[in-house]
Amino acid sequence: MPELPEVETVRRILEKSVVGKQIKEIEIRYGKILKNTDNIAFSKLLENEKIINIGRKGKFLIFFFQHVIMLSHLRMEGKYLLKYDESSARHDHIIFYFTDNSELRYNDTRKFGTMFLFKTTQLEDLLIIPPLNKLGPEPFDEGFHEEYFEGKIRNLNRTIKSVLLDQSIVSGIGNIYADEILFLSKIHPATNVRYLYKEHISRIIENSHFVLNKAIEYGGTTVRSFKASDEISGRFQNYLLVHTKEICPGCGSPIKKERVAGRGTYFCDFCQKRLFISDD
DNA sequence: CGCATTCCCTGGGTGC
DNA sequence: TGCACCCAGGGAATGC
Repeated sequence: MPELPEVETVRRILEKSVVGKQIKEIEIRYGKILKNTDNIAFSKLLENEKIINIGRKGKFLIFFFQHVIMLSHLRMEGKYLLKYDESSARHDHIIFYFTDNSELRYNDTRKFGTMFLFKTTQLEDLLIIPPLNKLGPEPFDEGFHEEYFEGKIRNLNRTIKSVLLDQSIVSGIGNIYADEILFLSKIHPATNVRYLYKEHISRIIENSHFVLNKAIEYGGTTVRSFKASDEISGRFQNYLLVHTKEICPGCGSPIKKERVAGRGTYFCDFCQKRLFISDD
């Protein structure tokens, strides 16, 4: 399940492998991936276009072409394959054929991924319209500081886990890294944000930097079917402390798994105290 | 308005 | 071995 570190890993791979290539033809096998355009317009606008650069905002990949910008969200299992692979080819939904006879295949088992196409070359134009206008700062952005976070949660009556997953408050964090960040911050995921003090906010911000940086360094987390590409797998799963774990690395007690904010959530009941009495 | 639930999908796991 | 069933989840849409 690609979160910011996995998407950044994919971005770096694509930057090295497809920038400069020119599209000869596009094959669309499953058009529901395309969200603000139809098959015909998508193909027509992208044919003959050259890839200028690959960017990223939150969990979105940004493909800069000569005359258009394409956004791609991998959701749960989207991936970009650089070559045909018989074992997974039935999940190749959009195929970009390049003039040098190489290809880029968008593969997505569960078909949750989305793509958008815009007739502009300026990212600023996109930042003010959906879907990018809803994104809050990334954990690394200057704007993501204590005062910002405090202001955002001031009047909220929600769990901290749901807030970390809310892309309009902070973008790029998903289920795995939210659990890791809260474990390192020693905060129970079901804690209501109205009980958080400044020191907790600081810890969350610091640990979001630490966890995401380390995950990017190790090429992201490979879980179930997600791989960065057909050749590279992330290694961060070897460094997870709480997510999918059974024993707490801090105190040795069993890790609990419960549903918080609608997501399977892993935490240690002893190391992550639910702060300040109860929510009731 | 805000939070909770439903929906989109398929493969993997479970139980019989 | 086969088959019915349930679960995973990011984010949009819908419901209360």
